[in-house]
Amino acid sequence: MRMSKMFSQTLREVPSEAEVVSHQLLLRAGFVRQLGAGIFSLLPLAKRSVTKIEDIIRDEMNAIGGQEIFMPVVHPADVWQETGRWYQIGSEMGRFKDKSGRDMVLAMTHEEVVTDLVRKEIRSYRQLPALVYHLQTKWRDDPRPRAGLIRVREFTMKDSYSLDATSEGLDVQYRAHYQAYFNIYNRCALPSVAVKADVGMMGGSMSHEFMYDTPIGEDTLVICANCGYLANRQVALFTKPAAPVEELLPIEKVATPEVKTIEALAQFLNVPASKTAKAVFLVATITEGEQDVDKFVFAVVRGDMDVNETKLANAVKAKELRPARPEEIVAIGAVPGYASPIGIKTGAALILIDDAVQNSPNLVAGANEDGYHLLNTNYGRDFQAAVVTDIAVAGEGAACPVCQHTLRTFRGVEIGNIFKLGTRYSQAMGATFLDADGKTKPVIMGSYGIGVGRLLACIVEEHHDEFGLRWPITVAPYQVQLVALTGKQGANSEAEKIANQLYQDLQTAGVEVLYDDRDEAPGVKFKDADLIGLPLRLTVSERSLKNGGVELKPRAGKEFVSVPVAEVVAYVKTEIARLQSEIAAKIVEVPFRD
RNA sequence: CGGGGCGUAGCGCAGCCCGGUAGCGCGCUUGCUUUGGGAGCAAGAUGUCGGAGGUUCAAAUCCUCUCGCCCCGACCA
Repeated sequence: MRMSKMFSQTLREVPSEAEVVSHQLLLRAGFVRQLGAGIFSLLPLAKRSVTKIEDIIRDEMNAIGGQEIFMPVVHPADVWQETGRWYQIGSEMGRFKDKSGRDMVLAMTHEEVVTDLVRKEIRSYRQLPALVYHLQTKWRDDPRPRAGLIRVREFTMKDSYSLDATSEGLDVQYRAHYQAYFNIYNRCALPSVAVKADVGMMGGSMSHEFMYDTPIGEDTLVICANCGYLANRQVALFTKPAAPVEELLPIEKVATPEVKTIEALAQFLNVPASKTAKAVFLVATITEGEQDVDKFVFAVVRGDMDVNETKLANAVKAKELRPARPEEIVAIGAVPGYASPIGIKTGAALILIDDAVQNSPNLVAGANEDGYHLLNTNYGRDFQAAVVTDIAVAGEGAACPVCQHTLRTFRGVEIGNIFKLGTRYSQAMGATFLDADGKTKPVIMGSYGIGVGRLLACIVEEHHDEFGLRWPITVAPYQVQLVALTGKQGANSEAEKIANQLYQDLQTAGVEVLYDDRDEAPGVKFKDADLIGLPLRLTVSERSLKNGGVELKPRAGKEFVSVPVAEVVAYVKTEIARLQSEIAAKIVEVPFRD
């Protein structure tokens, strides 16, 4: 590609809407342009990188038996109604009516459509296992798009769907994806970890998320440096500190004026926060039969812990969870700031107790009376609960559930996820097969996703410096930037003639070249080359020719070598092969961690 | 949806408080000079001041409404 003809321009200044580095650099280097919140166009350079990423994904999917298909972006609402997600999913789903008034859906994901295909194509266990995948646009009307390509509303996703007759078969395909995903990230030179995750609304029995470790990430992960325990904080377990063994003391009411927080309470009574009970009020939307009902949830954790809303939502099978409004809290007989399950109107609230509260004797709790707390409250004796389970969040410093070592937290961006769906969709939509035993059974499914644009953004987050992008060779839009410095003679200069010839010769040899043939000052060309960040830079100038040929400099390094003109093609090919093999060396077998 | 910020030339911004007919830097066009890390000189082009209504002799500036974008939170199948 000749830069003089390239559609995109580099920008000297950072557009003000960009805050994270990947967004800034992709805009400045002319890779992407924004159309609306969370809606982007890819310009030629980005399109080339994305194609390379997609080809790596295809390669790895094909290697585990995937067959590429292509499913539509626009779906009749019927299939979404069949699985119930038409009703379950709120404003994130794009809906419209076609010309005859039929409800239509913009694809958020393709479980419904693939399951419709499965029920049409799969008849017998002899057709299983199978794996299909596609790369297709998704529309998710996210309430808060942010950080450039990290979190968008419209994006391309690789989603694959495994089809099996047995859960053992599903396990095989699940593990195959686990390894394939690591291969994909490694081939993109992106470090990643897999963590156990919440299965959420996708349903199913097992899920892993693949995370890229970065402070701009939106997920918090919990890790044990000692044994390697790793999980999304949404589902992370931890060992609750042991409670002292004490005799149950009689309950006692004390005045605690203006003491409305755990911190203030612990200080006022001079007890550790672990000797108190914290009340949290939420309203859960729970599906009962055909109907959705709002239930008041009264959650109690020990004062030294916080409520984990994902665990809580799972414990009550909530579809949605929101903080309760003050009037709702008062309505059940609780007093904000002085609340406890003791004396709550019977049946007004679903009371959930963290197991640490169950095991901790003589806790200080609210008296449900303005200005008073109760000493020595005890679960079982003084209050009951509908559910006692783990609803506490594993924070920085908690004990590892496996080895008791101290846990640390870090932030990550989710760059892929894999789900064991089971039969949720096949059952709902009647995707069945006839098994060897003559019985009709639902197909056992898995679904596996990677967001391509987000992957691109994470690669940039990982590979850049103060001057610009630094593409790994496997995903660089071009392999080589050829810079011609032609001096005052311009097109008649020796340098330009040689650069033109090299441009031809390199392309003939299969090297991908971006040729900066513009009439610009050397400084501009060098700055742009650094900004665009191709792995190798060739410079041809009067000076370089005087010094014996053409300068070859890797973007990642500071030094260049002088290569005789006649040897440039061979030399460049060797360098490319070396860079490629460096990345190939990153591909390793990863043990499956359940 | 709650809180905060911002919409003025392609990009970055000033002007707004205190109303008087729009400016700076970069980029862009033309010419000459220059040519190894975002060149110099000269001449030029480019704005429904996000939109609508209102107040006023007069609105980028004041008032009302509205749309959009960014950040924090809620949310994230």
